[in-house]
Amino acid sequence: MARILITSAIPYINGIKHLGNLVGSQLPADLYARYARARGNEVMFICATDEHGTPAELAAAKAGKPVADYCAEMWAVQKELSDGFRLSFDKFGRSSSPQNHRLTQYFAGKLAENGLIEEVSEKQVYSVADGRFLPDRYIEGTCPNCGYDRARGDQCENCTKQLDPTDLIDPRSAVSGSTDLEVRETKHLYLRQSTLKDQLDAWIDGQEGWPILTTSIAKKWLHDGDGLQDRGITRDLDWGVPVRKGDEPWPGMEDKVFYVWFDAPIEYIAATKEWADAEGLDDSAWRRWWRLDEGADDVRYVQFMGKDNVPFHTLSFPATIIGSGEPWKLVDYIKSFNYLNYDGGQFSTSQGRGVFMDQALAILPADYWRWWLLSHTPETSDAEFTWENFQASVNKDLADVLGNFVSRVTKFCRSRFGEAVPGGGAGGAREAALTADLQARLTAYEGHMDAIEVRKSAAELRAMWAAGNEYLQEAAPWAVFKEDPDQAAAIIRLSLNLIRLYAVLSAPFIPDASATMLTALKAEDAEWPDDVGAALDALPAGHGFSVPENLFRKISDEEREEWQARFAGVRS
RNA sequence: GGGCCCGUAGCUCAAUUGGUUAGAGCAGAGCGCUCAUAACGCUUUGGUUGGGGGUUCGAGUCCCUCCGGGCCUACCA
Repeated sequence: MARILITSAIPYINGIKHLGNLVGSQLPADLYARYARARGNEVMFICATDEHGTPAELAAAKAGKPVADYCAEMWAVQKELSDGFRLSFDKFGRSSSPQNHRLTQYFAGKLAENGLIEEVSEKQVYSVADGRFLPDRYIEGTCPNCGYDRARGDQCENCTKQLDPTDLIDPRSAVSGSTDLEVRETKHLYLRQSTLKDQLDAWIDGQEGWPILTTSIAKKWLHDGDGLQDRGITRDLDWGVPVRKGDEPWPGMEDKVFYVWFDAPIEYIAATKEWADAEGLDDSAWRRWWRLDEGADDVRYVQFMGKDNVPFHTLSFPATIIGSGEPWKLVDYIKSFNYLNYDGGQFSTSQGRGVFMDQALAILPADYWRWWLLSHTPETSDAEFTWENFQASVNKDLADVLGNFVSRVTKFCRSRFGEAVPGGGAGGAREAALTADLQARLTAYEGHMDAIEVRKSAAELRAMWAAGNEYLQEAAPWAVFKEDPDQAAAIIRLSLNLIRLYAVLSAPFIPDASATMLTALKAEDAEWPDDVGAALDALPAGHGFSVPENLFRKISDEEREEWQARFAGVRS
């Protein structure tokens, strides 16, 4: 039994996330959290919404609502969807929480005490009509290079040339279209990451077994050009964590907030405090997960994220932690993911291309999506969602291999022996071989899950399901029954126990179907098995059960074609 | 422009980090079974590992080069 702290990258508050976002961190994190709990570990699984920044302010304005109201509504929507996908967060927090405000200000104060904060005066584009400073990519104009008239201030999408906003010809605000722009002087706080470069480098070198994707991104930032650069941690916005030095005001920074990348990862910690506060627990309850001097020395901390988030988790957030000079818990293992593409292109939030979380749940239950997404997780390279592949996987793996196994066993038993585990007979060589095979597969499954090898875990689980069908075909209880009902009873008794075992082992992937199986079997014991032989003896002769409805229905060709057409274009 | 990643069977992916004859699932073909959601099982077809060159006793794996795809490049978050 160990203590495992798990965080998923926190999704941005703005809008409903698509399946690519889901499989890029939250879903595999949930798989691991469920597995870790099932193995008897003490788990703290944290996620939250990332609520600050310019896009949230603009989306709220567009919706005609105060930002705080808009974020509260969107948080509720995202929370409902995460529940719908059975994401088992211990806390789904909010980066705008008072807890995060205080903690972010606290860290900033510590960094300042340690001489790691510098005030830098810089020039930024200000839009008079919008009454706000504009990030580079919110300025549009004509590209001086290729003449494209919708080039953004950071880069021209047409010729891919990197730009400075002042390079643009006829620049205008992407928010309002106003050309009333001016360059204004503004003062910001910078985190002096460059002074922590060697410490960060040594820390990353000390990590064992991190994916290439993770370390190569970190190394690039550390060593490219002049090495790790200092970064601004404040912004001229209204919505965010007000800049304060711990509990003290920060002179000259009165109207500024911290920049999202600084406060968002701190929310991992703050959300754990949100959890403790909501549970009515005192501070030691969350600090024992995060403070090495207050009980977190035996915690293993695993982070899940998409590859775009790696620099913040390998460098920026560790810089905050290390720079504080206090014994806060650093991450032990980072699991990063590539992207999921949609039917030959990218998922697109702006174009509504692909399947979004709400739409997915409207057409099929969570387990169908969980199974496909997890068994196709983009671990080694980008993966691709196609409706043909989705239909084939769901129909074959879930309906035919697992669902049909449950169906054939329970219905055969009901018709020959009634709705109770039959007694009589005994296992022989075939049953011993099956048990040994499953024991070996269980060990492999656990190995892959421990290593967070998601696709390999799924393949091994499927192989265990398939082993049940192979066994049944060989044992042929329908034929044996005619000559030797006791022997057929022994085969079916084992098969019913196999269903219970599958329910337990499959729960991290398909929690709802697992629950249905356990309920049908009236099984009270859902403990993770140490010994397969013992686990296949859990339901004794005479134990009642009921035949469940089919666990999974099949996706028809007509449905597939309809969905393919419906989700190809603009979200309605 | 610079950096990194990827390219393996019709499709989705493996290959113990340089080690026998490159393996699974799906799809296809054949056979079997009849308990079950026309489900299940067995057998089987299918590869110049993107092209070319090199290092090595040995290369999918390392090096060079070309082709194709993707990501990042610090003010989106």
